[in-house]
Amino acid sequence: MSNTPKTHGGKRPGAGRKKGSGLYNEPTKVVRLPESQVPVIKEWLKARVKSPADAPELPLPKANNAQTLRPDASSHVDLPLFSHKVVAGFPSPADDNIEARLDLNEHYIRNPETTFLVRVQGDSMKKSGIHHGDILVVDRSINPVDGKIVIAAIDSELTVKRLSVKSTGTWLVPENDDYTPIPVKEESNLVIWGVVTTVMHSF
Amino acid sequence: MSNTPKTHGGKRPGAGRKKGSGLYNEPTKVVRLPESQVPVIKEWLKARVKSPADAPELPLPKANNAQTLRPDASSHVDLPLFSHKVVAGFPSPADDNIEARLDLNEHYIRNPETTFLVRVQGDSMKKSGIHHGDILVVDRSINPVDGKIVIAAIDSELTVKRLSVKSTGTWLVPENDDYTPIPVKEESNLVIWGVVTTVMHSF
DNA sequence: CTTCTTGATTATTGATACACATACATATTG
DNA sequence: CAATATGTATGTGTATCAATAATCAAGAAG
Repeated sequence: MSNTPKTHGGKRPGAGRKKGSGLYNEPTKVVRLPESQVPVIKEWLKARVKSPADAPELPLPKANNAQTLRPDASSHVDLPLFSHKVVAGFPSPADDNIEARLDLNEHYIRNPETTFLVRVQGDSMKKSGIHHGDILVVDRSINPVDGKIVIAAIDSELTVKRLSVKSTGTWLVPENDDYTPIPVKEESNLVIWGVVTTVMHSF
Repeated sequence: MSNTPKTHGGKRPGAGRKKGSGLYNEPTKVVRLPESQVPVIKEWLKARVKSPADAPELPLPKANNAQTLRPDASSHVDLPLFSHKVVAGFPSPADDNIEARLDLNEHYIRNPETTFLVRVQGDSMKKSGIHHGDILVVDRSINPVDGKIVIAAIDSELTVKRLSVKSTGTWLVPENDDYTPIPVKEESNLVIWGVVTTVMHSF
């Protein structure tokens, strides 16, 4: 039997700080860095610790062939453009290698007044890299000429297709061999909503 | 024979290594880092060695195939989501058929702290719909597991490839038949910058 | 006289040691 | 039985050390 010392606590298994309970949840190592980069790297590590890892899937609203959205240019996000020289590094907002900044809204929504978004339904434009669930940026101020990818409503059905305007007639051409081009007849009720400028595809 | 004490050289002022003749041309500091980030940071530092002023030639960073940007979520653009029922019309901000609104920045930049953008160079991922000039949204808080498309620096070269982690080994797999998968050997200096969440392609 | 060799000298660099801070488990106390 | 006290174990930042690399100029070699 052990005596009863006046000291509290004592040696026991399992005591002590748990492994991985540190700031980074992993073992650490001491390295030497150029002085000017120390704050940059510390800052980066701080940001890195914040969010663990998860990317929820986008909610996919139900609709027919497409769903539209429209910009309301009230937002602004500046994205610093880094030099290609930071080849093996990591981007940091405090980095010197920023060459330019990019705002998704500004970059892709040139004419907020005439631009809207469409969520793609179906894969009829698969070969153009437009897939189900993608979001298209559509500008209706661009002339829908031959060859452009357009959002068109034909006979009350909304689709995204490549516009083909030839002497032989006008067609809405899918880019997927499982689909056939849609002829635009005289009596067809065709409305071109606009020209697709960008496709945004999430993995 | 040669009784002369071979005292070549000798003590003299001004001798010795010059200051700033190190790898970084500046004083250094010792810091503690999470182990997993040590190679990342070392790689990064390698790429940021200063240009030779009067110093001998330094290893120049190789050309890369991507350019990076980083978000700075200061912007906000609400994009009204229209119902697919507005089939034959065009969307209007005042329209009743708005179902939801979408901001490009908010929608695609979930974690501004850990997200950056990369402008793609080359067509090695053509079959995944990633083309030269496209902009990728990259989140480094997402775990780079098997099958993810990642931005990786391997031996100081930046690439976008699909990550393949099998029992047989790790590969960086291009999605273009003109390219061959890159084996990641034990001695390879692989750094995963982050996981590609979205590709934005303009027509 | 010119060029090369070589030791002396000093900064760099990675590794290690150490002190302190933090987290945890449980005996002791009330 | 709950709250507290105390010892133990690990994390974190800084100091220190030894090996390496860079540089200079005195001698040696030609």
